[in-house]
Order: sequence, then structure tokens, then C-alpha cells
Amino acid sequence: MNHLLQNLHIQLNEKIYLKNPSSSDLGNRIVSESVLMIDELGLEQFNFKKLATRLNTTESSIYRYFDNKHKLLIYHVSWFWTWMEYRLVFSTANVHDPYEKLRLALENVASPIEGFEKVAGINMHALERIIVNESSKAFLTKEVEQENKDGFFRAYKAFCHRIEGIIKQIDPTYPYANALVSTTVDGIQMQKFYAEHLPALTDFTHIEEKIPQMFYRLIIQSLAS
Amino acid sequence: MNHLLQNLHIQLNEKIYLKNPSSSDLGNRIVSESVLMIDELGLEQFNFKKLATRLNTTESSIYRYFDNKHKLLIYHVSWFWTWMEYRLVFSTANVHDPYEKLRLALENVASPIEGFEKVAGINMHALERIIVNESSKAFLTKEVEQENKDGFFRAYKAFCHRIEGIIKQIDPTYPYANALVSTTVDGIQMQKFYAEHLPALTDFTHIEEKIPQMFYRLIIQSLAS
DNA sequence: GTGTTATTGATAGTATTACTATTACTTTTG
DNA sequence: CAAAAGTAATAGTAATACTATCAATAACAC
Repeated sequence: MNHLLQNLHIQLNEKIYLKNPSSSDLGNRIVSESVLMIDELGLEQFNFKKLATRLNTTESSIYRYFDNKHKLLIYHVSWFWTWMEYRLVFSTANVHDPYEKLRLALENVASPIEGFEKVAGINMHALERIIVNESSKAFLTKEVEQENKDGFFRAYKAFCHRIEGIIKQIDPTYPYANALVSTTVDGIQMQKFYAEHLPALTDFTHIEEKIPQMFYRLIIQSLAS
Repeated sequence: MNHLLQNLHIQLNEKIYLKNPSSSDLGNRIVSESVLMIDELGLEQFNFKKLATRLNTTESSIYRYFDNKHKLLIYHVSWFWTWMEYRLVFSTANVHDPYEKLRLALENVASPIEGFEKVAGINMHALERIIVNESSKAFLTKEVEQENKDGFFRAYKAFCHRIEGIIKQIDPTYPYANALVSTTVDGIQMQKFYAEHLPALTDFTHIEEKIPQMFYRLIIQSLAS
């Protein structure tokens, strides 16, 4: 399976980048190395100059691929949720019980790496931390609506939509399925962050299996059984 | 009541500011005007130079009060949750049924303004939008842990702790009360944001009364009744 | 094997941001 | 009236976030 993932190619919305980073060696290195650097430095301290130095290239070469670091973040976030959707579809392909499907889905959200340390050259542990720590900054901007129209958040919405489908299977009458899903997916990320950095706001000490369990119960107890 | 609120004074952790902004005229104007500007421009586009121009003062004068805009954001966020805690305590002082207390608390989180357009010179509508759009940026940084030690997030944690108390009254055995509260309070903010900007991720069209209702049911159905 | 194209590198430069430092003026307070 | 506190004015620096131009090189087409 591993060498398969080496070659896995995820195609994203073309408006996110100026030049497809997966089309060249430098492009691929920009993507994989920036994941490591954003994880290490945090989005605020990360910039294209530092990335250029680390890649032994120049700022202007990086600017040929991405307008700015915000777009690069959107690229990473889109890539992640596209990958998560693939993963969800494959891991639940032969599961027919919607409860079990939901359980698996939440487990995947809480522990997205399990068995996939490196995918297409990307360090998935670092990317997971970027999703937890930085991804909300991708849409908490004044430009959300325009960027939404440009399809920048399609991948996340598609992932949530999959889980919404599972919930509708369990209870087609539940009126807040979209809200329940986004609350759950966002909530799981937040609990991971709190467990790591602000323990007073959670009951979990580590990214343990109990996080998806809590949300699973929260959901099924809200649905008509 | 209104002239009382004019003089309301909320005392915050002294490490947040260099010089207490409530101790001088310029300080108060920095706080109230920056709320408007951060709301208008977004945190990214807001800076001390623009604020100085609008206040007919200089950058260096503002730097005497706050180290940087990040600290100013933390000031606003702390101020907001301190105010929300007061409001919660007062509005539930004579309510003894914990279910009703919880219902009121969630309503307050979803609609924090109701009857309080301006408090101590601060435009509460603008501040509410800042909480929704910008507040998570206050702690999603590499410095969270140090800033948490410095007590920068005390106000939010105290507010959540109040709600946790109510939940413990309803069901003292529920093991994830902290996580449930932070998920709910964060979740309500997010649903407000989605309702406004990313409707595909929610079922609410406006900041309506149904948001707290959904979360109220989510919570009580998870607790042993 | 030459010409064309794609890719990257090298260099330079600009506007803005995020500060720091110094000095002087003005208002308040003791 | 003197001292202190608060504010304004001015200047300057290092870093950030870009943009522009041109040269070098490798790949590929004919």
C-alpha cells in the first residue's frame, strides 16, 4: 500500500495556486517542506523567505506557485480534507450499518493518521497539527465569502456533507444535520487542541479514543433511534 | 440601568496591557475605537498606525498601552467573557432550576447583546462580531501555553466553568462536562459565523433563537435525566 | 542539433508593518 | 509652584510581503 500512496495525486481547485505545485520538483518540495515549517514555526512566524532559504531557492520562485502564505494554507487544508474524504469513502465502503459508519467517520476525524505517516511526500502528523492549530484561520477572514465563491472551502464542505449523509440515514427527520456535523468535526479538532494546550477546557488528557466516543454518543442521543 | 453601564468598570489581568487603558481618556478611546476598527477591517488589516490616525494620535502613544495588536485582541476577548460572566450570574441569580439556568446561559451565548447595545463606551455588536470572527486567533498561536500561564485566558475559562457548574447540577456523573461546555460555547460562535458566511455548513439562516435550542437539546439528551 | 519553451536562479527594489527611541509640550496633582 | 503623568512629534530600524527584470539551464519538439 505504501508505494501506492507515494504516487497518490490529489487534484485541487486550480484557483488556489498560480502554478500547480504537483507539476514540478520545486512545487512538490514547497508543499511538503512548508507543512513541516508551518507546523514548527506556526503560521504567523512562517514566511516565504524562510521557506526559500530552507529549500535553497528564492522567494520569487515560491511566489510563482502561490500568491501568498494564506493561499498555501488553503492548499494544505483543502488537500487534507480531500484526503480525509477519500479515506472515509474507502474505509466505509463495505460497511452498511450507518451507526458503524458514523463511528468510523468520527474515529477518522479524531485520529486521521493511523497507518498513514507519509502520503505523497507529506508528513501527515505535521499536517494534522496544522489542521488543528491553523485551519480555522483559513476562513476566519474578511474575504471568506469571495473565497467561498471561488470554491476554496469545497473540500471541507464535501467531507462534512458525507457525514451528513450518514446522519440522514440514521434519522432523516433531524433538522440540524449540517450544524451537528460541523460542530462535531470542528469540536473534535478543538478538543485535541485543548487537550494539548488548555486542559481546563476539556476532560481529555491526550488525543485518545474517548474524544470520538463522546461525540458519537452526543450525536446518536440527539437523533431519533 | 443604562447610565449604570456607562460607568461599569471591568478589571482585567494586568499582564495583558502595559498601562491600564481605563485609567485615561486616550486609553478608553483606544479600546472603544479599536473594537470598531477590528470589526470593520478584520484583525489582519487592522494595525496601530490606522488606529492612531483615526484617534488623531500617534502610534507610539498607543504602544504605551499595548505591546501589540495581539495583546489588544486578548484584552477585548477577556473583557467580553468577563462581561458575559457577570451577565450570566446576574440573569440567573434568582433561577434555581438548573435546566432553566442552562437554557438562559445558552441564550446569552447565542445573543449576547439583547438590551446592551453599548457598555462602558463599547459597541457590543461590533465586539460580538470580533468574538465570532477573531477570538480563536487569540489562542491558536505558538505562545498559548506561556500566555495561559500568564492568565490571559482566565476570563473564558471562568465563563465555561460557570456553565460546567450548571451541568454538574443536572448530572454530577457526566464525565465530559468541560469538553461539552467548550464544544457548545465554541460551537455556537461557529454556527453564527457559518450562518453568516458559509451557509452550507449550518442549518441556520440567521443568528436566530434556534441555535441555542439545538445545543440545549444536544446537552440535556446527553445527560442522565 | 537547433530553436523553443518551461523552470529556476539571481538580483534589485518598493511599500508597509511592527516596532523603539528621544525630546518636548501640556495638563493634572500635591 | 514644582513634580509627575500623559501625550505629541519626529525619526529611525528591521522585517515582511511582495513585484520586476533578466540570465541560465534543462527538456523537448522538429
